[in-house]
Amino acid sequence: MEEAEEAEGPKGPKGPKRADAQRNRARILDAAEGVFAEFGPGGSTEEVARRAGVAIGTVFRHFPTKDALFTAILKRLLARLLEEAGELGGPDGLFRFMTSVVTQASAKRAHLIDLQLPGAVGQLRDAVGSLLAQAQDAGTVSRDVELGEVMALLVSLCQGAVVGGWEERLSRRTLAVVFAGLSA
Amino acid sequence: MEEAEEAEGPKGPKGPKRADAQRNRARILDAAEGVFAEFGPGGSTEEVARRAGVAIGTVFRHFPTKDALFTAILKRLLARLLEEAGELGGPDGLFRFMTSVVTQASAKRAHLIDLQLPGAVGQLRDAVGSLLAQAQDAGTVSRDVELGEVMALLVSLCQGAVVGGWEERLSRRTLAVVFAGLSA
Amino acid sequence: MEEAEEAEGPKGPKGPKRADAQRNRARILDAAEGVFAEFGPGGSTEEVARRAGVAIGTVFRHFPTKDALFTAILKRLLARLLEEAGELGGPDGLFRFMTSVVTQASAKRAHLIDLQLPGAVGQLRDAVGSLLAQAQDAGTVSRDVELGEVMALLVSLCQGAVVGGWEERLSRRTLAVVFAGLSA
Amino acid sequence: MEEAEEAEGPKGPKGPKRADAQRNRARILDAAEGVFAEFGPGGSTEEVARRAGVAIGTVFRHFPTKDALFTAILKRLLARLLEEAGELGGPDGLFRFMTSVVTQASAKRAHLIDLQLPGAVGQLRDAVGSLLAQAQDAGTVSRDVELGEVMALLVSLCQGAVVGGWEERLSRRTLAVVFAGLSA
DNA sequence: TATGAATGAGAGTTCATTCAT
DNA sequence: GATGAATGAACTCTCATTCAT
Repeated sequence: MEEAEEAEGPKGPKGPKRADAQRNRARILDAAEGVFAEFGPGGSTEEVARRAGVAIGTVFRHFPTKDALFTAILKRLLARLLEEAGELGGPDGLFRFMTSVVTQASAKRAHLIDLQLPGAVGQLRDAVGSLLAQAQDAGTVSRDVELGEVMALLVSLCQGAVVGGWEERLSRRTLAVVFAGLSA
Repeated sequence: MEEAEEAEGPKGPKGPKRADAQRNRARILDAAEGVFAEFGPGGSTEEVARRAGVAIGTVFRHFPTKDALFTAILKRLLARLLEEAGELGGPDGLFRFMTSVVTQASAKRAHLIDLQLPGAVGQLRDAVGSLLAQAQDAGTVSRDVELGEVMALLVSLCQGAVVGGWEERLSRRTLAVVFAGLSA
Repeated sequence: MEEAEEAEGPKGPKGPKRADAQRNRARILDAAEGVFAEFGPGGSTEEVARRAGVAIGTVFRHFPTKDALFTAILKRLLARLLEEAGELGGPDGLFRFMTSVVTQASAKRAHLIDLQLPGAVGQLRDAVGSLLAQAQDAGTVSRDVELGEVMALLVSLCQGAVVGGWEERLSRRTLAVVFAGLSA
Repeated sequence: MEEAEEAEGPKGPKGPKRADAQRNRARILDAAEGVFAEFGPGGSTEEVARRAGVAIGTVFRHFPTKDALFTAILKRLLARLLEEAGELGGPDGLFRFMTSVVTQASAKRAHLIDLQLPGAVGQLRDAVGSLLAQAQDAGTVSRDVELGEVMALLVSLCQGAVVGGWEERLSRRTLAVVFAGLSA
C-alpha cells in the first residue's frame, strides 16, 4: 500500500499522486528514521512531524498509526539492503554484505530489529542465503555453516553495534572474529 | 539504600529491615524483570505493581523513579553474572561463561543493555578479561584476540538472542561459530 | 506564545490563530481564575478543564505547565490593572485606584501575590508611583510618604480582603483609615 | 483535646502523660510551623516528621489529620498572642501589640490566616478590642474607629508582611501610616 | 507508644489519534 | 491534501492516612 513509489514507474496504475504528497511522504520517513534512532520506539510522532516540517495530521494521513510508520521505515530499509545484496556476490560477497550492514547500523543507530516486520526477515534471509551459497561454493565459508546462524549473527552484530556505538576499529575486529569462525 | 546486600557495616545487616519489606522488594524486582522483558522499557509501573501484588505506592517507596527500578534490576543481574564468572575458570571458562550469559538472556529476554548502569560494564569487563586471559594461557583462544571484541561479541549475542528468541540449537550453533573464530 | 496580545509584529496578529483556539484559551483562563480563587494554588487542573468545558489535554496545549497557567492569569490581571491606572489621575487618582484594586481582589478572591510574575510588580510599581506623585502634587497625600509603603499597603490590603472576605462597608472603612494615614 | 499541656498543672486530670510523648508533641508542632512557613499549606507531613525526628506514624498519633496540625499550630500561636496582649495596655498598647504581631509574622513567615481556626479570631478580637478601648480612652486612637477595621488592618498587615518579606524599615514606615490613620 | 511499610486516590503531564477548518 | 486544535486514556509520581510489627 505504501510502497508505491519504489515499485512503479512515474505513471503507474496508482494514478498521478500529487508531487507534494510524495515529497512529504519521503520527508516524514526520513524524519521518523532520525527520531526513532535517537529516542527509540518511544520517540514522539509530533517530533517526527516537526522535523519533517509538516503538521501532525499529515503524518497520520500518510501512516495511519505509529506502527505503520515503523513498518514503512523497515520496509524501505529492507529494500535498500536487498538491492545492495543483489549487487554483491562472489567469494567474499557475504562478508562484504555483512560488513556493510553492520556499518550502516552502527552509523545510523537504527534499531533494526525493534521494528519487527513480518516477512521482512524472510526476504532478507533469501538474499543472504544466496550470498552464503556463493561463499561456500568458493570455499570462503565452511560447508558446516547453516543460514540460521548467519542470520542470527548478522542481527546480533547490528544490535551490538547500535547499543555499543562501535568505532570503526572495533567493528572491524569484531567482524574479523566472526568471519574467522565462518571460515573455519 | 539498595546496596545493603553488599555494603554492610561491621554489625551485620543494615538495621532490622522488616521482613515483609524485603520480601516486597524482591517481588517487585522479579515482577519488573518480567514486565520490562515483555514490553521493553516502556512497560508500565502499574503493571509491575499488579504482578508483584502490591500497590503502586509501594513500588515507588522502594524505587523512587522508574530509572531506579532499571538500575536495581541491572545491579542484581550483574551481581549474579559476576558471581558466576568468579566460579568459572580454566581453558574453556570463557566459552562456558558466554554460553551461560547468552542462554540466560535468551530465556529471560532481559535487555541487558538498554538499561545502562554506569560502572556496571566495567566490572563485567574485568571478570571477562580474567577468563579471557586464562583461555589464552591455555591456548583455547588465540593471542590475537583483544578484550574489546570479546565484550562486543558478548553484548551482541545477548541482544541477538533476546530479539531473535533463539532456541537451544540455534544458540549453540551461533556460539560455535563465534568460538571457532576466537580459537582460530 | 502567550504574549501575542502585547508583542506583535508589524503585520498584525501573530498568524491567523483559529477562532475556537482563542475562545478556548480565554475560557480556560477564566475557569482557572475561578478555580484558583476558590481552592488556592492547590486547585486541580482537571477541575479547570471541567469548568472550561474542554479536555485536560487542551489545557496543557495552551499552558504547558500549571505554572504557565498561573503566570498567564497574573499577566492578564496585571494588564487590566495597568490599563485602569493609566486612565486615572488627579488628586484622588491614587485613592480611587487602590479602592478599585482592593474591591476587585475581594470580589474575585484572586491571590494577587502568591502568583509571582517577575517584573510584574515593577510595572505596577511604576504606575502607582505616577499616581502617588500626582496625589502629592495636589496635596492629597503627604510628602513624607514613599512609594515603598504605598505598595506594601496595597498588597497587604488585597491579601487581607481576600482572606477576610470583606463586605463593602468593611472595605470602605478600612481603606478610609489608610487614606487618612496617607494624608496626615 | 490537644491543649492539655497549657491548661493544666503538671499532674492534671488527664493523667500522667508520658514525658516523651509530650516532648514529641512539642517537637512536631515546632517542625510543622517551620515546614508550613516554608512550603505553605502544601508542605508534606513526612517532612514534618523528618524535622521533628519522629516517624510519620507518631505525627498522626498526635494529630489525626493534617488539619488537626494546622489547628494546633494556630491555637498555640493564638495563645501566645493573647498572653502578650494581656500584658500590654495603656495609651499605646494597641500600637505596640500590632507592631509586635506584624514583626513576628514577618520574621516567621507564618501564614497566619491560611490556617483558619473557627473561634480563634473571636478570642483575639476580644483582646484587641480591649486594647483599642484603652487607646481610645487615652485619646491615642480616634473614637470613629471601630474594631472591625482594626482587625482587618491587623490581618492585612500580617499577610502583607509575610508575602512581601518586609525589612524592618519598611515594616516601621508602613505601620506608621496605619497608626497615623487610626489617630486622625 | 513508636515505628515505618503499605495503601490508593489523585496530581501533573504526555502522546497517539481524530476531526473541524 | 494539509493543518493543528482537541481529545482522553495512560503514565509516572506524591502524599495523607492506615495498620502490622
